[in-house]
Amino acid sequence: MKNNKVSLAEVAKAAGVSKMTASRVLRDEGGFSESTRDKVMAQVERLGYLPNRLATVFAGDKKSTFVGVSIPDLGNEVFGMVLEGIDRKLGAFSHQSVLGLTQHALDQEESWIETVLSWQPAGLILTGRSHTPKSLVMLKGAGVPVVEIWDLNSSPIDLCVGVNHFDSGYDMGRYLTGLGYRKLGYVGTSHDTANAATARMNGFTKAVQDADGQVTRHLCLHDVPGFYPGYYGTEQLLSSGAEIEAIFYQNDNMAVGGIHYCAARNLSVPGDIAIAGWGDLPILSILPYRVTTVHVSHLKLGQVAAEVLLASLDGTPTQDVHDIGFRLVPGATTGQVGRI
Amino acid sequence: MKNNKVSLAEVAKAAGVSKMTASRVLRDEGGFSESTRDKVMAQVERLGYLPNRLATVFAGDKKSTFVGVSIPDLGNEVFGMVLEGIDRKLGAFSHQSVLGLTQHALDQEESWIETVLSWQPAGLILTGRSHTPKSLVMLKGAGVPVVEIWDLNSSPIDLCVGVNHFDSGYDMGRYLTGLGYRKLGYVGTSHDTANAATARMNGFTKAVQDADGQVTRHLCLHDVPGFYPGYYGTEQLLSSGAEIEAIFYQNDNMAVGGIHYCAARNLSVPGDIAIAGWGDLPILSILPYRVTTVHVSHLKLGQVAAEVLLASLDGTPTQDVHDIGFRLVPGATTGQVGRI
DNA sequence: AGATATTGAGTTACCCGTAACGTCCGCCTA
DNA sequence: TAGGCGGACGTTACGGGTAACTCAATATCT
Repeated sequence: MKNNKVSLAEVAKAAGVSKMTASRVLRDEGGFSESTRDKVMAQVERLGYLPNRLATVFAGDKKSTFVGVSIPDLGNEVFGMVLEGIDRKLGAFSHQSVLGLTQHALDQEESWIETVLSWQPAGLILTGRSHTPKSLVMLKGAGVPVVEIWDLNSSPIDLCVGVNHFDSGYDMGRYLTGLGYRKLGYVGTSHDTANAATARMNGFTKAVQDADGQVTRHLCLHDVPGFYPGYYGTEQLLSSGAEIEAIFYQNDNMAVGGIHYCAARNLSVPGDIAIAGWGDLPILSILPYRVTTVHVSHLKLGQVAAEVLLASLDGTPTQDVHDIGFRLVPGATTGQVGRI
Repeated sequence: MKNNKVSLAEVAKAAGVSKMTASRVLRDEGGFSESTRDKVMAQVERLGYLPNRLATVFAGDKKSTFVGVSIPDLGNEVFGMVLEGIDRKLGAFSHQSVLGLTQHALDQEESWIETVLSWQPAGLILTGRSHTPKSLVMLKGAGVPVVEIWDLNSSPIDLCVGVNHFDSGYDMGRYLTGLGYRKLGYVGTSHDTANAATARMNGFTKAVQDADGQVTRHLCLHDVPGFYPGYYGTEQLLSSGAEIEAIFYQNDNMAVGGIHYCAARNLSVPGDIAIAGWGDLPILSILPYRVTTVHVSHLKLGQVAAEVLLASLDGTPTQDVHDIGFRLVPGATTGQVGRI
């Protein structure tokens, strides 16, 4: 457990050359003979030398190949897929993700930002568009690219890759009202991703109001947007007395919960209640029919975020804001009103 | 984008003290007066000084606070929860996860290990017990604690935190045969987590054979263990001609796929086919009844892995192998044979 | 042959903190 | 008043690499 790390100096001495020459060989910088290379490489092999990249960053006053990635949580596949997209892309370009789980708390994000910046990262990828004032100061002074993901943000700190959540909600509202529904429900949580989910809800509400319909909302307090909240959220919404023809859920997990509630109560979908989700999550594949939802490629979102960051590091100019887009997927869980 | 980083020397100069004094103040090491502290802190504030931890590691010939964490994938919640457990615990002790997605490939793990070691991590957490020979050499020579997770490994490289997958499969086999089933099926994938899932299957098979029963296996080739493979894997197993009374699945996602297949074919569960899964995954909460499964706390597994690593860094002696344990959860999807 | 490139390798300084040690000065004690 | 002592701060020397420069030996050209 001793620090028996082999240093470049030791390799050089063993090979009978100077540190600098060994350094040149290892970086394949040129300016050395074949025989020197062989001598050095032989010692590298023999001693099991592993370079110390901290020293390299330090020496060159360079950036590291770390990228700080803040993610709210990994409790469902959503941000797992985003992170997978990020890390796969970064890995392909020899960069590493340094993770920060913020648990949806801005002050946790702040202290994580401070720590991660002290390691001289090459860049940062942050989920969400809200940050504490101190975070903003640090981020702006850091001198490294910052990509804000998930929410589309027309005036990002630096760069932004995301989805227009408001529009996706609006489109769903227009779709459902287009099918004839006017008495709509919305079931979500008051939990998190708050900005994005709230934007969807607002977009949805706007579209429905534009079509002279109305939306009854039910937010499950302090809960993660999973199956169970979807189940009992539906129960509570329907037993609130409001007349509801169709429900838009915060995400597909909740929508599946709603579908199961309807099945348990012998409510036909979409005959009695039409159901729409969001995200096109893997869960939907358990059902033998398509659920109306909004498709978003979480993996791609992560990949593009990493690409944009790498491009910025590379000096390649790119647009500041990247809209990943979404696609409304009509399914069997919503139908024409009056035709079952 | 220039390197306008403020150094300790600049802070010190601005405050009219030496670097060393400023350093002492910042580390609250003592040996300075109140007025000196105030002068220094005022400049820290004014200049927005952020320490450079690279230099700190470097100066003290210390370890960093990075912990390399290799994870096969984040496509489902399983490893997402494990990673969440790890990162939350590490974060609470001021350490950071440097992620490595291996995509179940040992050579990817190898090159990631090489890279991450070059950053002088405090330790490593690796999923799985198989590593390439070169990986083993590097890990043993690294001089940092290494925790292998997921599979229980009686002779780990250094430390191990996991579940006894064989035993959990064996227990399920004994449970099902105890209920009277003798014609068993197993549905899994040939994909990954291979070691662990295979161990479960082997344990299951052993228990069934010990009870004079038999197991018909069906492995879906090259597929992730999700709902859909569970669905069609069940179809293929049942249409293979083998008589099957009960099926044990690689995990709950696949088991839910199997349940949906049975529902689609009007097969009663457990009347016609009993079903058992593994993992006690969130998906199960969509069903209004309990599914027979094996409960494993993925979050806890991650937390314990991080704790063990931190304890090792701390010099606190711990046992080398930690068994997280599992708990067979009887549910409504398996019943007494002959009684529906 | 002498002048000028080219190649191969060594020297020095530096990156930014910190450990270890050194210095100065005021205060207390005998 | 000399001597001892400790608090407050400064100086120096790293640590593992790299940029920039220097220098010697060989190759090339006129």
